[in-house]
Amino acid sequence: MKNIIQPVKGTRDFYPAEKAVITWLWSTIREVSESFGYQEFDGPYLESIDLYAAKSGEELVKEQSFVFPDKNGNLIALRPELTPSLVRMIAQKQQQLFYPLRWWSFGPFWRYESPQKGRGREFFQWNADLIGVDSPEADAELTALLASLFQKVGLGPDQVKVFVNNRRLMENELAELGIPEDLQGSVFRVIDRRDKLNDSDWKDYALKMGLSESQFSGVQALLSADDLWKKSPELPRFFEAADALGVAEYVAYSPRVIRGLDYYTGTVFEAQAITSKVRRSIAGGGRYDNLLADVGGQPLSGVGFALGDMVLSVILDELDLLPLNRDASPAQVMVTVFDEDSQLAAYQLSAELRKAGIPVYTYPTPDKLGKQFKHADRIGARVAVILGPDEIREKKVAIKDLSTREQFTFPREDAPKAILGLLENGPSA
RNA sequence: GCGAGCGUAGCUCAGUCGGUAGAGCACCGCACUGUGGAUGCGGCUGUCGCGGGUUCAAGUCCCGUCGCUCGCCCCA
Repeated sequence: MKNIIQPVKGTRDFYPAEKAVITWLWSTIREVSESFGYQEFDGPYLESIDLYAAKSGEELVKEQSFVFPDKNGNLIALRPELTPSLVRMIAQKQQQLFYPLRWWSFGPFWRYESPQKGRGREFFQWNADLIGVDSPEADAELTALLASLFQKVGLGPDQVKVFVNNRRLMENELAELGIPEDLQGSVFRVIDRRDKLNDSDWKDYALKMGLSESQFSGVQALLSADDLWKKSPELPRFFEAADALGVAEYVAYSPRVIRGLDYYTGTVFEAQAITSKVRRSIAGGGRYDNLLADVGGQPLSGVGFALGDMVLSVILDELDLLPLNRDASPAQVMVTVFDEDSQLAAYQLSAELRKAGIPVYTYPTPDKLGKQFKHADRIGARVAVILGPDEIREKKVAIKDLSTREQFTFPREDAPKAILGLLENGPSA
């Protein structure tokens, strides 16, 4: 036990119960994405470090990426985010693709950070992007897509919210306060920290970043201006569209949302749990106008978001919204093995049932029936099939409903139909 | 990178003032040789994270180290 090599820090082992959760999440995401007409795509997990040097935040590349040299000495990164790969893929075929693109992806990402609740070094992300439409309505569609996942997994608008803001709006407001353009980035960081520091620490931080007293109180006022969105040419249209898309309950304006990544240029949004103890954001996204041009493509506007699996899982777990029976066998039918002589007959019957389209778990050894039934309970089977000497002699099989403990005998050829009947009627898993 | 807490049976944990290691659950067996979730009885399980030190004696105290967890930072 002590000699087992430790797993790599920040990685997770997906035992069947955990794998079932990620598979469920993936397929739910697929359903929601496809319901909006988005196509699945993926990029490579390995990328040249140069791809990220171009535009991702400094910190993300320098501090938080897994980087190693290949045999030629080129620096390769395990992808810490998807957007640069997406942009590269589009730029490579920019003339061949037809727009708008509605693409989604789900896959692993790596960041070298210290693991804690809701954060690891290897995690999954859902990415969705709408490329080639520059409108508040397109922004609203992305938040609607995000909200639809929340709806689908059982998270209501009283539990999660998508907070929305607009960078251009904020830039204008800061300019009106007399804050020079080269200070805006710093002020965005000040805003980003509002909820993390207490009042006086926050003020100290703001002044240290170069704000004057009057500019500081101006920023302070901005952050409680809950109807600031009305001054934006885009946000009123955004909220009307969100309303039309049926997700008005899920979206809310927040002047405090600003997003860390440098490449956002317009509307930005961030999904947060309202009730959870975990204050980390579930998903974040926004509009980027310059990414394609930055990598040498024609200018093309896009909007997208990323959602991490770890924070979402924590929240779903807290609210008891993860799928049940995560550890059950995918087969709901278990064929017992009565004794050594009839073992192969049990195998044969199993094969017949599978041919009829029924997933079957065959008990591996001729143990006492009691033990086999107990095992059937443990693997989550709902039906047990018994083929003993009596049944074999009469060309019958006994079929037992494990939840009601009722048992019936059927002619062998009727067994598949009888089992399917039981599975249909019984309580759903 | 910084700070705090925790490492004892497969799991969750107890272990007093330093005195030779415990409980519940799980598992196995029996009661019960063609029938499971209950009950009773019996059984199995330990590098007390690792290394050093103090001591007649260390799970317990000290030092170091590794690991995990939770925060800070940053972000999904």
